[in-house]
Amino acid sequence: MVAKTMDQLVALCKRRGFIFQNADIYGGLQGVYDYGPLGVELKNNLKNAWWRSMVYERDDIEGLDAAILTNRKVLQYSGHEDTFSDPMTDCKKCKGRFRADHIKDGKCPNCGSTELTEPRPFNLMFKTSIGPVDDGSVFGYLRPETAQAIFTQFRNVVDSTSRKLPFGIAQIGKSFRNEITPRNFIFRVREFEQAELEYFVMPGEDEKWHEYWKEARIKWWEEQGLKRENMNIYTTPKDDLAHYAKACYDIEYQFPHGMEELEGIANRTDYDLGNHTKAQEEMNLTSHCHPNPDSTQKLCIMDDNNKWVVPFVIEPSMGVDRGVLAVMTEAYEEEDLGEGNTRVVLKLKKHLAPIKVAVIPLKKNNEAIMNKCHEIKQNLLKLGIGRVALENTGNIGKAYRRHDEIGTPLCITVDFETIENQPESVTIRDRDTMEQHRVNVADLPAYLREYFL
RNA sequence: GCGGGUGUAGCUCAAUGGUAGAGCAGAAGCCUUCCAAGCUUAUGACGGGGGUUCGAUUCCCCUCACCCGCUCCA
Repeated sequence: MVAKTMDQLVALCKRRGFIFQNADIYGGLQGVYDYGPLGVELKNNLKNAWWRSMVYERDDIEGLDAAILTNRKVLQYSGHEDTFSDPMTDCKKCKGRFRADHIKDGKCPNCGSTELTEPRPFNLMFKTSIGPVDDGSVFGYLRPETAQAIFTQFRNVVDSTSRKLPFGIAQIGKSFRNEITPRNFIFRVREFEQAELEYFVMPGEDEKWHEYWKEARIKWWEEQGLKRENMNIYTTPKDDLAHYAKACYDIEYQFPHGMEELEGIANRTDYDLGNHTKAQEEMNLTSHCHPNPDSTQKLCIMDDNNKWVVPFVIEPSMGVDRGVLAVMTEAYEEEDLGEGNTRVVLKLKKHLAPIKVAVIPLKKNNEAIMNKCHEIKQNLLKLGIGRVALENTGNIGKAYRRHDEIGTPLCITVDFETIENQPESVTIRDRDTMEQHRVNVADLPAYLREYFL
């Protein structure tokens, strides 16, 4: 097997319609990509798998779909305005902070020390003016993480669902960061999608749950096809933690460009709920909250002893685009079939495959075969197993190769036997083994239901 | 943001200071065709802008995008 590279994946994504560069015809837009016909299916499948495991298969998690446009105050009190501004360098000696482009010769402008931190990227948030007059007086942000609305809607969710600790709120959606260096295809981009769970727990039980979610999330990624040996759990050192976190695990994956973060699982403590809470002094908050005269709510919940507590929160936060890249990386294989003949096959888990079944005519200019293909396709669609495609690009071998490349698990071929013999039968070919066997058309629904559901 | 590199059809690769060639893919059609590379036909490109020049894909400048390093953390 040939080593897989980012270039191979990028080429496949473009060739087959998974992912395109945004505004391609105008030269592109840095760090922005669009999902094509197959990409949107794959991404939806991955998101659905996440949603299903979080919201449907558990009894302790609710869903949410909040707005992208964000009230400035939310991001003031969350701490993002303070920590997401211009690229800054800190002087370790005099504790001064300066814009990185104002530092000359690597010396602190204040005390001359050379003990400076690396420049940190700030101003990561996209500002946007709200309302008809663009004079800069009224503005909001595109959210830099989906999490904040989960915190600000905390009371509304609790009140409408009668929740007790521990419980979680899950959300999938777009976030925006003005990254200084978008790089590595869809790995680091300016517009990206997150799937975030905020899991609220009793203070003191946070570390136990942090471990729990680390293990749960590793298991989930394995179910998406990632091999454990290609993952690494990175424990963020204390001084590298984000401003809101007490501890953080990263689930890293062996991407083509290196071992990098796929998902972060942070212990955000009571920092966020605390910061958005009014009358914080009454809440006995232990994290470093700022005074908040603007909030109208105490973001807390009653414990078993009828005492108000501000929950701690464990946050598994997954990059959806990174997930797409990871499962594609894992699935991509080039098989040597001998005599210079290679086969590119995307061995995606079947629940992730963009197209579940391809119905292929052995000979496309035979009307009886084509009619039967259409009929079978329409019948299979009713099963609700996902997208069923009618493939009519003539040559049967090419059709198989095409669907190998895009990860279609099963190909159903209608041949002369199908239309000439009774009972009607077709061949079913398996993507990974390339083996095929005959199945009666009447048995197809049961066969596929068994296979996919 | 800094340093280095790249940019010719969808992909891979040619050629040229004077009308940009091919293979593959894609489209239409032929063939009772089960694992790419059989036949026919049509289609398709010099990333964008400016300059030098009679004339620029080629030389110069700017810009955009991508790749590699510093960077990052979904």
